[in-house]
Amino acid sequence: MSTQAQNKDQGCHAPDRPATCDVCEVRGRSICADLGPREFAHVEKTMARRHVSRNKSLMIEGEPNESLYVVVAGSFRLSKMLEDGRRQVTGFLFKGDFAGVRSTDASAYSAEALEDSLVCFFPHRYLEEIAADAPGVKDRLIARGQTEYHKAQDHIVLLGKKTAEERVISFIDLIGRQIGADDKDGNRVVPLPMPRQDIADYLGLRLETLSRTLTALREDGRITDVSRHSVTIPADCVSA
Amino acid sequence: MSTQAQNKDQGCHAPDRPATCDVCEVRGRSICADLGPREFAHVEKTMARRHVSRNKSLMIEGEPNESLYVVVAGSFRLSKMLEDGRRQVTGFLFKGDFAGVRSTDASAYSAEALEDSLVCFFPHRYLEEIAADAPGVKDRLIARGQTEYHKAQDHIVLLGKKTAEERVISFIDLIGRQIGADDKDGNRVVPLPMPRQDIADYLGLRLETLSRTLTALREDGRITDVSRHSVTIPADCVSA
DNA sequence: CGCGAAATTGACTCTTCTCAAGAGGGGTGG
DNA sequence: CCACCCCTCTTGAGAAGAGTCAATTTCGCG
Repeated sequence: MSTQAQNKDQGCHAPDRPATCDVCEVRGRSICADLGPREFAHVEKTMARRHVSRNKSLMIEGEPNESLYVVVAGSFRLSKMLEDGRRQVTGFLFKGDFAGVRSTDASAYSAEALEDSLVCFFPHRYLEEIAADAPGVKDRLIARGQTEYHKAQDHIVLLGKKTAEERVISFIDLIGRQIGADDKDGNRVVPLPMPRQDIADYLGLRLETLSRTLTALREDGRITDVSRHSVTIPADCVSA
Repeated sequence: MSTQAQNKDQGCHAPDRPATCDVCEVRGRSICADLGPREFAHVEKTMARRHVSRNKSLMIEGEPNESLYVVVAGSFRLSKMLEDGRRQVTGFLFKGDFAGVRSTDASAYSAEALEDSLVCFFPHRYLEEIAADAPGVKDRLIARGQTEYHKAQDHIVLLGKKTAEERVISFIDLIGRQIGADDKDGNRVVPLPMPRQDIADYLGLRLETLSRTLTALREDGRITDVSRHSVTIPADCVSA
């Protein structure tokens, strides 16, 4: 059995009743930010949380999806498959990111956890009720949808026009902006929660090419401390 | 002066007062489909039409955009530039398609007319009023945004994983589904309103490679009647 | 009919892919 | 606690697909 073909429910713990929104790390970055006290009470009633273990699926390409998911902790890989098994990684989700903006009969992509993760989920049938009370919610979904679309267009430019080296640099920069942290000397430490194969499949490169390019960038001094789970961009190479 | 750096207003005729919505070809495919008679009257008051001549810009990457545009007639090329002048075509718009879903300070891409074209435009400040009366409008914007996002993901798969030949076949098929017409023998005639360079820039190929690939496909009999402005997919090669 | 832009074709180069072998690292069990 | 094993990543050598530069042909338009 292929590791791709895992049941959606394996590794997905039973939904938790939270009562934890008060301390939610992504509250304010999520649709919740638009809610007044009354609407928020509604959300707390209809929302639930779910743990997703590493390598388990939150959504599967082609299968129905009824919920909007918000990543509370951890990270996910979004991917699409060609009939012959070639896989394209179309994006990564980190804290505060959404998936499943609209209810669909066939999800356009799969979402798999890169590490043990935690999501909030809002069934769309309830989301509609929430949106009726809080019109800002739909605006936020539109805005987020546009942001995702623009990210996808940047990805298209990367794949269509950039060289291997440019792709790798762009990728490190992109991830660095999302989950990187600057150390005391101004170097940017960029965690890479995904394996090399995922990065290669995101960049449209073979993993050997990715590996060679990382080595070349390290030898040029444009990145340092290249390890399995992170790289560092030296202070003098960090872009604004 | 580069042909890219055209003023947005050159070639954009003064807005017309329409009173033509009754006979609008794309009514029913557009946001208008959600409107009741009262809301529709509102739309007719706040909406206007604009002609855009071939090669003139409807939107320019990096410049503010205040309107939602709906293509009524003609077609557009969406593109993004890299700093060094490399251009990636991110999509094409045909009758009924949208651009500028959200008001932005800096448009993420440029939109240029492939032929003399006609658009409706809805300033976002009025759109907000319309949406207040017709809640379906925002749902439609969300849905359309998702559709665009999914199209972008298909484009990402094309650029990241497909060979030159697969890209060209996918492109012809894609355009064929949107604006192709089947002749009496079941052959699909696919118009190509854009020049080869635009197709190449969409597919992430050099135009010489595109040209060679088209020739090879013609010699294989997988396409016929390859001309400047159209190709034909023989009935036995038309996919469902 | 002829001009000029667009498209095709040709010869050669180079980046990236492919296939293969080797090194590194993390986790488990003895 | 150390050793071993497996999985991931890196490195190497050769092949192939697409890119580059240049010449030629075709087509649309005046």
